[in-house]
Amino acid sequence: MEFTYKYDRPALTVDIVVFGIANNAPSVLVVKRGIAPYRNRWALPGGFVRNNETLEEAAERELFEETSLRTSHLTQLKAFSAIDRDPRERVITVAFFAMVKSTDFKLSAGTDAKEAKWISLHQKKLDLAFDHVDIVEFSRKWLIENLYKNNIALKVLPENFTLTQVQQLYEGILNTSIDKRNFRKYIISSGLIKKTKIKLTDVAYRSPYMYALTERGI
Amino acid sequence: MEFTYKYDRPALTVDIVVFGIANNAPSVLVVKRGIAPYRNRWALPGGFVRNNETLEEAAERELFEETSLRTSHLTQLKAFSAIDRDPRERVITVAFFAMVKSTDFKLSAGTDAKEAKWISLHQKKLDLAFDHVDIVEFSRKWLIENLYKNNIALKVLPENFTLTQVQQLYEGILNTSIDKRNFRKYIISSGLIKKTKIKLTDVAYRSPYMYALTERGI
DNA sequence: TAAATAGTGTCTATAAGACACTATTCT
DNA sequence: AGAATAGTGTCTTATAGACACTATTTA
Repeated sequence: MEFTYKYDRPALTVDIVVFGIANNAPSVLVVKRGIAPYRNRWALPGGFVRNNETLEEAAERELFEETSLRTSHLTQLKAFSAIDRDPRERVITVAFFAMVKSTDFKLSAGTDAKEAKWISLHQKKLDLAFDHVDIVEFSRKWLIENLYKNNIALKVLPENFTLTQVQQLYEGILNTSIDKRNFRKYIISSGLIKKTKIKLTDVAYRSPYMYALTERGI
Repeated sequence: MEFTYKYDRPALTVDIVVFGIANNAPSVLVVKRGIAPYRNRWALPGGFVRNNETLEEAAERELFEETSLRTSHLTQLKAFSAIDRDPRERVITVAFFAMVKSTDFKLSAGTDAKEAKWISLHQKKLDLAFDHVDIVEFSRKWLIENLYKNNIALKVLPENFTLTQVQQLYEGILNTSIDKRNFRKYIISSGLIKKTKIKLTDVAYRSPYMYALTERGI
């Protein structure tokens, strides 16, 4: 299908900041670009929006095409529209934040996904294509600001988890240490997680109880 | 300039939810459409994004073209991308929130602006073109959620104002009544406004002191 | 029994909210 | 004097944060 427009129009893409736990640290997924511009450079997964899909659908599709990851937890962050952000032509992008569970990571399983890697959320001096460094930085700040407001980070946890895991997740995102007693009071009274009867075994110390998300926490 | 694209692409617009005080109530500005679709229906000011401007620049330009209003307080809210939101073709829009001071309202001054009117923020059963009812509703919720977080509403106040005016602004947005003593304690301790030596005179009651935004409040 | 982490309670400081009267200005 | 709004303080409750020891499991 070819269309002709009277005025030149910005093209529209989506880019996805995939947030997950990798190497025990909060991380963002980047893929190696196979085509110009920025060929062989690392970039956020993303691509052009098609005419028959919403932005959210485009984000889910691009994420799956480029990383084989599925998520149902997408949040629209912001549109980035600097005029020279793409060297080819005028491209405006809408950035999304996606949470994927650690247990869904199958990046190295022989799929048709591109080469991909996780980078730490707090890594300095990122080198990414386009304005993706700005997008990641915006996401990092957004996540920190919204961590306690909507407990969005809980969605990266596996089905069952210990309170220590949750605390380490929060500490990793905020890049601080948190008092154990205060944190447990807070997270339990939030109503977003509930104690199960399962204990984590085969550890060389007192077995901790495992928790799960409540209905409200999902 | 005519361009041909290999794939059909969504067009991109901006729409602006202009927020201000009209008839003593928090209100949103709508303009009457002069062309199809939705000719002669009320709609948010907005239009297509050009290739040589950012989204923010497009929003400022469209707002001025359609209402003669200038603002420097634009906030990007969200992109709306429902597939059938425009009957002509596929159009994705980025919604902005703009604050204008009551004293800048010059809608009826014989400009080349379109016919425009203010509608109350809380008006039910709005009848607007496209999905603009959804956009206004999203903005209303956003404003209520963020009112105390960033005190964004203060920017619609004139240069000097009384505490009662501020309280009425907050009450109008939240659609509730607020205790006078508690509100004054809060707003004064916020550091965003400061007392001036000016008193409002020519009122048939005790003259109130006027306040102004501090540097931080601007 | 040593090592490692799990699990638990109190006190303090701050913020938010309920609540009512006196002061001033003008007519 | 009456009408209308300005302006002011205390008490209560809830929330956030500082802070340290005992319990359990395994090697």
